[in-house]
Amino acid sequence: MVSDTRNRLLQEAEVLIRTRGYAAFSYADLSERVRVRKASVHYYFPTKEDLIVVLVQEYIERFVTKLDDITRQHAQARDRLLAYAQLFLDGFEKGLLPLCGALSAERAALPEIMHPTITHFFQIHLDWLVGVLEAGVSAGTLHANVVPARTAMLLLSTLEGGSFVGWALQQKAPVLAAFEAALSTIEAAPPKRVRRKSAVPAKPAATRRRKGSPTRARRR
Amino acid sequence: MVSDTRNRLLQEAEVLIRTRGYAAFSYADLSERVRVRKASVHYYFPTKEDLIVVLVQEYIERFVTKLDDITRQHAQARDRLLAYAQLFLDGFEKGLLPLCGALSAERAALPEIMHPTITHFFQIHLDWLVGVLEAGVSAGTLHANVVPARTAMLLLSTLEGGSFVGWALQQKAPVLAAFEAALSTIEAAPPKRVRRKSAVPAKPAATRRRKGSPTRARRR
DNA sequence: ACAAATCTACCAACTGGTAGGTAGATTTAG
DNA sequence: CTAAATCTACCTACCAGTTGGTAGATTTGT
Repeated sequence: MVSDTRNRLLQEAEVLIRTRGYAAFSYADLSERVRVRKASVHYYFPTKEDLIVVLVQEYIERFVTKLDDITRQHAQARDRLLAYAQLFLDGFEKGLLPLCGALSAERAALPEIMHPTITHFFQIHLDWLVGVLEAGVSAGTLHANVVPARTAMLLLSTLEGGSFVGWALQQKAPVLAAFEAALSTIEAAPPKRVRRKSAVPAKPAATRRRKGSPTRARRR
Repeated sequence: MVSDTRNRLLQEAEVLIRTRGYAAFSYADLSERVRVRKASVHYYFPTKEDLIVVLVQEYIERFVTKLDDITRQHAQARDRLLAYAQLFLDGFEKGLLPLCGALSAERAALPEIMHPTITHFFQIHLDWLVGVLEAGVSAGTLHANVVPARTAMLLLSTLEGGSFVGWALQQKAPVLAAFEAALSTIEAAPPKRVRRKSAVPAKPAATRRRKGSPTRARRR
């Protein structure tokens, strides 16, 4: 078994990038956190550019694997999308911004070779979402009038944006709130919706026809 | 007639922050762009912290004015929201990320006194949106079942997120695409074609409604 | 023994920041 | 009115600390 220094460096660097940003962390920070000397960081990643290139490269590989897992483990579009959203929430609850968003924010301060990588990263998100949405429409679990390309953009944007808004407000509500609102607009009428515990409705709020009207999706 | 150096410094600093980020620009960069010596930058803004505090402070003031203008110039919720979205698009077309989003991304690398300011900045967005949405619901131009707080979050998130996605992909489509998709789900059905999509939120269903009776009655 | 991993000890360039000077406009005092 | 004093808006020349990065010695594991 060899040293795990390289992995710990990548791990800590990822945390730093996803909290402070690429420009705002130094090899000195990194060496301090991993408790090796600065020169040892250069041993694994000769330049800072090397570091971020490898970091993002490996991150994307892991991310693609996660997307594959989701596709394999969930059959319904809704479940896949919720699992996808959970990826963002997982990061958020660890106090981390989405890597792709963090990189996008700093785009102009990043080494230029990163630019196509960032584009590619977002495209992976969008392509996967489009695939899920198309499958959902075909299967009839999503509204027939959902336009996959546009909806993929909406879902990705709400999660990215929600992460930044939640990060600024220091509360996690925005991350999923926006996404769920978006999701609810694209679902075909469900046979029955899982209800969450509502806030003790003293009066029967039943006078309001709940969830009824959207059921009549037209023309399926 | 006095020197406009101070304003030019603020202006260039804003561009730098909204493209590269706070950590990634230096007084040397700024002095070069404005073509004064570094010491002159310190003359107006003794420390970098002073600079960003003043910059964001003044930005927020201008931003609030813009929101007021929109409220005054547009009566319909839809028009107000489109004008609001246009603010993001205007920045985007100048190659600038939303300031609030850029600051959020770097939150941990910013002087701590900025943290409440950033929160406040986002709250201004949300409060204004909630006001517009409530008015729209009361006036009947928005779906009666729109939950202003949640929808405000959705709209803000899509614009922030759309800006970052568009920035990464270097195309403006995402900025408005996501927002328009969100907007279309909250508009009241036009008199003729009833094409109601579900906008029913999953969570809070209970505490709605009697807020509507006073406001909603006043339909003029 | 030897290669991988880590170290000490540097470096030039850059960072935010300071000290002190100066030309010219503006205010004040005789 | 005018001369002294003050102020504004810059400047040159520094500074200590940090940045990413390098050379080369030493330790470690097999």
